[in-house]
Formats: sequence, structure tokens, C-alpha cells
Amino acid sequence: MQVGRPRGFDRDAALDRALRVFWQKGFDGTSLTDLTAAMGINRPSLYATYGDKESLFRQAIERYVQVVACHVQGALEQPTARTVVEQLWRGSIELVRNPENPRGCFLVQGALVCSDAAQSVQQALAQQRLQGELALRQRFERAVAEGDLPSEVSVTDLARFVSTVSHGLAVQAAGGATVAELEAVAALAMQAIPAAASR
Amino acid sequence: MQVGRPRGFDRDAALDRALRVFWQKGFDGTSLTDLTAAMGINRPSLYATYGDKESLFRQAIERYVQVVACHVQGALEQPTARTVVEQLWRGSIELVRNPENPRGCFLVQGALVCSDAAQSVQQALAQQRLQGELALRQRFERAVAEGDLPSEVSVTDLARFVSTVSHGLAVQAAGGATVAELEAVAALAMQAIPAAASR
DNA sequence: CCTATTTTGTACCCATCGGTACAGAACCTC
DNA sequence: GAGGTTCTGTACCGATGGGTACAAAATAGG
Repeated sequence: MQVGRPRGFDRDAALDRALRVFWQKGFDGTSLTDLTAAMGINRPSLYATYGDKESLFRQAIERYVQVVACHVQGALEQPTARTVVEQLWRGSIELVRNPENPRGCFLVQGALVCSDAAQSVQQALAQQRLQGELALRQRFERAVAEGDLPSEVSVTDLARFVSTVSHGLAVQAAGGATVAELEAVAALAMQAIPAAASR
Repeated sequence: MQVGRPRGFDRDAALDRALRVFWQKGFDGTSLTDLTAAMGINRPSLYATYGDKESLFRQAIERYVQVVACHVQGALEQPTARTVVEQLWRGSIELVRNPENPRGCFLVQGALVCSDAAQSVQQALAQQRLQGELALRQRFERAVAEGDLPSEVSVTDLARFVSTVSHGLAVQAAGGATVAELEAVAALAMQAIPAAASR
């Protein structure tokens, strides 16, 4: 058993609260006072548990990918390229329905731009966005191999397009777009996704 | 003639420099020290000429719309809906070529999210984005009236889609995408723009 | 030249920033 | 209960944030 005074808060629950603050205000717009107030702990507890602000932010990224953006993994397991994209966008749009979630995508707005001091977290987020793009490309490669996408299409470009629309939807959501409006945009964007190759 | 000591710098040139800083670092990530260093002036001159940080930011928005995003107006004057969209995206992507411009769109990344104190500038940028969407919708209404777009399409949704892709491209650009990559995405997105109505 | 007017440079204001020292509180093992 | 260990609360640190007071400098009109 762990000796010493036990921690008085749930580590993941507090991390979730920190994530929401970073998500809503961005790295530069978030102060330690904002964080400790939302997490319900004080600074020494924060530093002892998560390290400094940047370290906390990086843990928030991990948490976001695993807990909030978990629909991405589900979407990638869909049987066809089109359903993958449909589920991806549908799931992203569904996030807006939950009023506990700040509007928009944390991976986009957490630190799209930032002060000089925060550039490493900016790069970390960009890296995560690229990671999503890569996963899509690999999924589309599989789709081509399975005859589910015409072999003429560039899976790289298609993955980048899907990623671009996702990020565009995130900006729209951050600007206050409704679920219905986002769904209409996604439906239009689906027209650019090639249908299954004829056989 | 104006009495008193003459201003020692060019108002618009210094505003351009301030715009670049806000564009690159965002409202929260930009300090007055960053601004005065880039503008080549000191704080009292800045405050006397532009007002406080928020006022300077709002003037930077105006400057951006009129000087940097001027290709939007040109695009709207294209003869058909498709060429409007083509020119819009082409012009936006061209901005990335100029190394003096920070990557991405100022209207998106200037304050996509922010601290509590900066919410009014966040709203001002969102308003400008909506303004662009509105201009597109009106242009598409004209296109429908001219038989240039099928009357079945929702011009509202189409405008929102074009705006969404634009903002997505901006996020891609901010993440380091090349001109060629952005052009490939735009080409794919064009497939969702309806062709001229058959007559 | 003298005065009125405006801009510039220095030097400063207070509030807040991220981060920490330190003492007391709360647990474990013995 | 004693000793060791870990966490919490307060109170603080130097640095930086946005913003300004004030005097010197530079012009125009007289």
C-alpha cells in the first residue's frame, strides 16, 4: 500500500477539468488560477501530480485523444471508406451536443497559435492532427486494396481533405454553428468522397 | 497644417507589423513588448495612436480584411459560382506563398479561443468570419437567379461549406501544409460545388 | 524667438503570471 | 503511539503583463 497522506482528489477527474479549461481558453489564455479553480485543487497539488503547465497540457492532449476523440477509432473500424468518413464527422459533430464540452476541437484550438514560450505545445497539437491524417490515409489505403475506393484517387489527398473538413467543422463549431448546420456541411462534403469502385 | 511634433512613423506600416504579430501569436500570445518591438515604436506612441491593445487588434482586423483578404472581393466578382469558389481558395492559398505572411488565416487564429478578458475580440473575429459566409451566400443567391447554380441547392449550406473548407485550409496551413497540398485539397473540395444548372 | 501643441523616451505603476518554500495535516508501518 | 512519508494550504518569489506620468524634443503659428 502507498504510504503517506493519500491524494484528496481523483487524478483523471481533475485532468478532465483541466482539459476543459485548456479546450475553452487555449494554452495562452489559461492561467494557473483558472486551472486550480476548475480542478478544485491548489498549486502545490497540481505541480506534484502533473508537473508544470506544459506537462499538464500534454497530459490533457493524451486524455482528449483517448477519452473525447475516441469516436475516431470507432469510425476507422467502419467497413467502407465512405462510412468511415460519415462516422468520423458524425461523431465529431455529436461532441457539440454535450454542453460539458467546449465548442470546437481541442487539437485545433488548444494552441493553434501561441506565444514564443508555448511553441512546443503548439507543435505537439499539430503533431496530433497529423497523426489523425495519417490514420485516415492508412485506412484509405486499405480501402483501395479492398476495392472500396477507386485506385486512381490519391489516398494522401483524400485523407488531407477529410482532415481539412474536420478542422473546418471545428472552426465553425467554435464560432457557434448548430448541430444541424454542421450536419448539412458534412453532407455536402461527402459528395467529394468517391463511391466504391465499380467491379 | 497639423501643429505639434510630427509622428515619427507611418501609421499603416506600423499597423501592418502589429497585424503580423497578432496573426502569428494570437491575441493572448502577443504582449505589448512584442508589438512595440515589431512596430519600432514605444508604448506611449502606440497608445496615443491606436488606443489600447484591444483597440489595436480591432484596427488590425480592419486592415487584414482590406489589405490581406482583398482577394475575397475579387473572387466574389467572378462570373460563375464555381469560379468564385476557385478564385477564393486559390487566393487564400497564394497567401501562404508570401513568407512575410504568417501561415494560416488571421480571422481564424487571431483569437479562436482566448482568456475571459479577450472574449470581445474573439467575437469580433467570429463576426468577420460570418460576414464572409454571408457574402458567399448572397453571391450564390445571385448565381441561382442567373441559372448558374441549380435552384435545388441550399445556398446557405453551400456558403457554409465553402467557408468551412476555407477555415479548414487555414488550419492546415497553420500546421505547415505546402501550397501543393492545399491546392490538392481545394481541387477535391470543388467536387462538392454543383455545376451550372442545365438549361 | 516665443508659445502652444503634439509626439517621443524613460521610468514607473499595480495586477497577474508561472512556480515554489515551508509548515502542518493525514496516512502507513512498526 | 512513534517515526517516516506524502499531500495540502498559506504565503510568498521574481518576472512579466497591460497601461501611464512626466519631461524633453520637435514642429506650426505668431
